[in-house]
Amino acid sequence: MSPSPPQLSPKELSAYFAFTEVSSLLRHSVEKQLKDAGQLSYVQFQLLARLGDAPGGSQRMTDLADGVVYSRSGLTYQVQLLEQRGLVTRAPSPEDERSTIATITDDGRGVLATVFPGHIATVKDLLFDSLTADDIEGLERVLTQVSAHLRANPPRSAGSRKKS
Amino acid sequence: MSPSPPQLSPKELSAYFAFTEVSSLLRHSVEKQLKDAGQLSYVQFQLLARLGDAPGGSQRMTDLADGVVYSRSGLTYQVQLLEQRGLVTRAPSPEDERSTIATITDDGRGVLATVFPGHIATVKDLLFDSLTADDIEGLERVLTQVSAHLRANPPRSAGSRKKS
DNA sequence: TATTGTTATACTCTATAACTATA
DNA sequence: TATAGTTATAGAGTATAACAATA
Repeated sequence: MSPSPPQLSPKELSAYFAFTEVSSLLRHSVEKQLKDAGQLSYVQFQLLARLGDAPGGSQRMTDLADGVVYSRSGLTYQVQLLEQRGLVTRAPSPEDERSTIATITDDGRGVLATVFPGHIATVKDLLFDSLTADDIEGLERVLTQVSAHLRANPPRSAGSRKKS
Repeated sequence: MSPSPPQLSPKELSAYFAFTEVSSLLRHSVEKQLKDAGQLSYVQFQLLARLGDAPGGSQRMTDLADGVVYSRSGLTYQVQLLEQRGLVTRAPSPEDERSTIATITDDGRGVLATVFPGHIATVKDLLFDSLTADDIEGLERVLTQVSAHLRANPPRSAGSRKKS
């Protein structure tokens, strides 16, 4: 289980600390903005945004769950909340009756439109304001690569069904 | 309240998406590791790590709360859990009787030592494994700058106590 | 009066396991 | 049998407001 403890270089350590700090503060501010502007939790916003981008404003529950890295019960819960507010509808898939298709409503798009400008402004202010165009390009390149790396190496023991 | 909605360039948008994705997946994996290896929540780990680094292994509650971006009640809750497990002690400050000083115990350092290698390994695997030394250096520089920017511009309405 | 910290409380979120139904 | 989703439940975490004690 613990062969030989790897180390982080000073740069890596510093980068990691900075990353966690930026992540935490940015998340905090974004959540506050979403709640203030549209009564949305971060997850709900992500779900609406994904549905808004999807063709027809629809996606299968499972696909939604994959995108947001959620347990399916958690997704059901959040989508229920959105449905109660009339921002989303649910219906069984015509192709596969086991599947549920979630679809964003006009009201849902309305909330999204209400929330979006402030969301963008927050991100721009907090994340990009102090950076040059080159910095941003580099950040984009590196983070995209890490993201791909993470998607390629999903957490080994995280989603395991049975095991022990 | 909505003067002129700013926009994100394609690069910025892509960087932001990648950032949130990396942040979410990394956090997920780290939390799982900390829980598996030492029964620690992420916040508890942060608290122990800060105390472990602090001179004498001690810090005031308020200073701890500042570092972790927490409500003070939330901090009290987490420190209570750590104290119940004997990983931390609390005592009133000699200088200012209003203050409480939290101090990490030997057991606390033990848990920290148990958890640390796996924590480092997780971060290295997930965050740095796919990057070159130059990438890491650039990432460190940019994120450190953003972090400083965020610290300089604290969320306006977030932590305000008394207000008007 | 202002600051430090705790408590009481209420709420949100999340995951696990059991369950239904379709394939 | 395997997959998609829901439900029931239980627990962890968080914030707000009221409170006590000290400065």
